[in-house]
Amino acid sequence: MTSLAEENYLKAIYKIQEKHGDVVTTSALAETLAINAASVTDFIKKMAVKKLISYEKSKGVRLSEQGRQIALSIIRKHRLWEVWLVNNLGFKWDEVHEIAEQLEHVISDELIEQLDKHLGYPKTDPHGDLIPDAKGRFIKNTSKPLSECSKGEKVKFTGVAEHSNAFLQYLTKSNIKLGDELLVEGIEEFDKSFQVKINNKERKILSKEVVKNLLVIAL
Amino acid sequence: MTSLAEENYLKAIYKIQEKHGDVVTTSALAETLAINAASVTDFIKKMAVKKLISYEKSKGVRLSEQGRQIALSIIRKHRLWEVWLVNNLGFKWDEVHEIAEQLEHVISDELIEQLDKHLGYPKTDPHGDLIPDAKGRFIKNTSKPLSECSKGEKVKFTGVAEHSNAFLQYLTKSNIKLGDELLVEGIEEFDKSFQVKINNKERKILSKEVVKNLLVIAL
DNA sequence: AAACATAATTAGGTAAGCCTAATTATGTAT
DNA sequence: ATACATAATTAGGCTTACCTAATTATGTTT
Ligand SMILES: [Mn+2]
Ligand SMILES: [Mn+2]
Ligand SMILES: [Mn+2]
Ligand SMILES: [Mn+2]
Repeated sequence: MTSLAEENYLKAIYKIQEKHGDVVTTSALAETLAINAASVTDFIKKMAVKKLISYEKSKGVRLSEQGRQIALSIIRKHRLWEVWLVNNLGFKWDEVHEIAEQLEHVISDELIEQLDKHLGYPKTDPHGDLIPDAKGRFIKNTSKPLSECSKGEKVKFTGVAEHSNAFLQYLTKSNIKLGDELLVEGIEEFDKSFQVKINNKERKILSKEVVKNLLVIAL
Repeated sequence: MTSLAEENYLKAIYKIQEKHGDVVTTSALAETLAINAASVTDFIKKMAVKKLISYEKSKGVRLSEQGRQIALSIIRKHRLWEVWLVNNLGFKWDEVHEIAEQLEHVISDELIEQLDKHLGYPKTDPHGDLIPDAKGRFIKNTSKPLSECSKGEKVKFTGVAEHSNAFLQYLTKSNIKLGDELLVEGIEEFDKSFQVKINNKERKILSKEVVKNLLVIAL
């Protein structure tokens, strides 16, 4: 069995690995988990013994295949619960993460498969993140940050690269939603801000901090 | 905050108190929680300090008002989740308890109120148990065991007094469901078994062990 | 009242997960 | 090559929630 703490470590390692490449340092883990580095060192040594990760002293850790599968199953559960909370219980996309952090640890394969079915086998969660299948496989993802688009490009907003409530609430307030069509009308040389037309209607100026975190696919 | 262990102790104390009256003994608690009596003594002393229960050494414990409210909130969550699992996810009534044991500890008032609303404010769970409201109040319950009915009485099956999978599966196999109408056609003096007519159709002989655990209301 | 059985408590210990403070390793700047 | 800064580890401790074995309390027989 995998404990709550182990599940959280595995998920954190997976996410850091995804973002900053291969090897995950003790300090990076300590940072994301808000746990003292000394405690992390302790814990990862035990996880290495259980073959959930490989650990090279003073270098860092990486997930074993088994560890990766567990991490993906937690992420799958987290994202399915988020879909349920938004689609069925009426929560907003900035209200579901904390609850899903708890629900993701409920253990029952039957439950999660029934939930998946109940939701209609969604491919993405309320933030546009891909939901791995029961085997830990993702569908292909061709999205890129809006910041990498050029003038004249027309794209669809499909996800966020930043999940803070501040950012999610900014988007809600600005009336920008997943699925919206964005046309890059201009890019300001000076501050790298984007002028976009949303759904062929409103025009908006988006700062470089914003466009960096809007994930889009070409239309 | 209340820990997972505390929540489980409170729920167990509540249930024993409900069944066997006022004071709950260390051994009764140890039995239901499957925890060593010495550990229970230890733990209840700490709970008494936190005013979750009152504790008289070598006598036993009873819930404080605060403890009772927490116990009821856990029971409320447990039963609402069971309703959801059966009504929305397609589980059978003998498949939901273990999953609800986990879900009942998820912390979010918002979540449980939204769930309640989503389910249409159910008054009973899949086993006919009453669901307390957010303030810990129950609707009145006038049910009694079928064993206390007399010949000729016509009643409705509304709940079970025994929650084991064995019993639930026996009822399913016998095609006896919550809401069924039962007419007591005869009572066998020798073994206290009941002959009943179900929904004005099939006739069945039910042993005294069975009728004792079928809760019914007069029609 | 003494003996016995059973229930409850106390004493002492363990594992999981965390902490702080001290030490050591690693990489960069001088 | 040495010094310095930062990262990582080690050492020693703490709390929670459990355990076993030993002791004491309680209630029932004889
Ligand atoms: Mn989330
Ligand atoms: Mn998400
Ligand atoms: Mn149950
Ligand atoms: Mn139930």
